[in-house]
Amino acid sequence: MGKMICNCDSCHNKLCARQISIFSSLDDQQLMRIADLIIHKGYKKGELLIFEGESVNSLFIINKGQTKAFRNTQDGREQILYLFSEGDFFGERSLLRDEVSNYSVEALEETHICLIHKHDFQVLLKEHPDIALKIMEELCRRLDRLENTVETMGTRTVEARVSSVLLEFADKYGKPHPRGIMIELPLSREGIANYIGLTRETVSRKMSLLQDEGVIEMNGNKKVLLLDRSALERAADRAS
Amino acid sequence: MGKMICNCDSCHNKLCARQISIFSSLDDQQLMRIADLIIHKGYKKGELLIFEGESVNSLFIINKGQTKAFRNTQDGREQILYLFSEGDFFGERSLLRDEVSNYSVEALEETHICLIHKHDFQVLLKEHPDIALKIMEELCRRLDRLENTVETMGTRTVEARVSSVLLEFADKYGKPHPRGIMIELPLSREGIANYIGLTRETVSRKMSLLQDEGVIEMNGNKKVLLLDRSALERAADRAS
DNA sequence: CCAAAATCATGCTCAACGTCACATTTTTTT
DNA sequence: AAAAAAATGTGACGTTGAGCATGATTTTGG
Repeated sequence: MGKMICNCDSCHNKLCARQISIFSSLDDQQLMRIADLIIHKGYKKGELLIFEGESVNSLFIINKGQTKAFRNTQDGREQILYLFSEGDFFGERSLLRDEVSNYSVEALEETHICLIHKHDFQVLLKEHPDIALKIMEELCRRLDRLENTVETMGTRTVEARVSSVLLEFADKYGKPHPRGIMIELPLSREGIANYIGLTRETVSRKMSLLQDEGVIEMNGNKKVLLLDRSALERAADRAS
Repeated sequence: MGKMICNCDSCHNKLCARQISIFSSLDDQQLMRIADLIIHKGYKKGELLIFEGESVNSLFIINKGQTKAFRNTQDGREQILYLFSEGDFFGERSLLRDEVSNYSVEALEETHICLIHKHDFQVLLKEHPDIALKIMEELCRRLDRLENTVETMGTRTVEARVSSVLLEFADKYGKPHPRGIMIELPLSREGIANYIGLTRETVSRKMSLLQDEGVIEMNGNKKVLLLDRSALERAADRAS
């Protein structure tokens, strides 16, 4: 894509860098300087932003849109590791250490990215040590989530895993609704399956089951209405 | 145990803090100052150093010994998340953010610990920004490992998971041996099972299988001689 | 708004892992 | 060194999730 046009009132004028938590300790003048370093780029749904095994030379910050980070196994299956949305960053690992990416990153929808070049980023890191602390916080959050994922995949029933992921989505993407919480799913059934290490069919079956139990209500393929959150929480705690 | 006596030539004199990678950017004088902040403590096999759900007020650095970090599920199962050995640290998360621990940490053998109090650690972090970078590096290594674990648990056959863990142990604990690599296992079969989300019996069976195939040779319960590393690598790559 | 393509639901079958039981071996304790 | 405790190996069996096939539904693109 390369030559996407971001209608960037939201960037230079409103200082998009401010929305990003890792820069939250900086004042407006400092943010302005950072804004000058930023390159904007757009990606269409399905485009790859980062290729597994290749080196990365910028920090990617999502201005708008969503991406998934995943790995491919030989037999064509994929394991999704992270879902990134507005305000999230990625690519940091290759900048801190000099290594190729562990995973590919793909746009799940039209996505606008702010890029900071490796060199600029490292200068920033030296000038503003607080940024390192913020990044550390975010890394810790990711560790938390992965630890949860490992526990879930290691000790919980399949129904519990599906329930967990629905709860995660409810918290992250859910919006209030007269009869519960309306969730706009960021992934297809197959995507969900690849996120929690199951097959498409199993996810379908377990979601149908939850619907039969009156816990959720499916609305087309991309929307789920969560009717009974506490029932879902109980289901998510069930050990195998 | 509390009143353990560390015969600490290895500490003040030889500057045990130097062995620890997060302090590697400091000079001897700075290390001396840190050494003064350190409190030594010993734990017997089976003792808990950190309790899941409780707050932690020190950084733990292993001087000698090994620990496992794990979570308990309601039904008494446990999921092991990390194995820590000499030079590794833990408890950092509760110091960076103000949260209770996500996991318990238990000594797998007699273990000697260097403790740095929360307050002292935060002062150090301010004085020496390089420490933050080192910690960040270590957090990234943990993310790498957890990402691998998630991929393995999500997409690989059970035999591949067992093979993976044996390879991990070979790299970390293996010693050269005339006929291959001798591995001193840090965990029992049940421990291994809890590390990769399987049952004791399944681990037993798969290891017996690997032995029948001539890939490994079991020597008592705690020793495994790896005879054919490349066969094990091939097995570890097998998708489900 | 319609047609084509993609996604999803669901029934059936099979292999595999978990569970339970028990014998055996290894390790620890006294 | 003997006894007790813990860990391990292994068989039988049931459950369940994966694989495959097919029809239905939803989404997409013109």
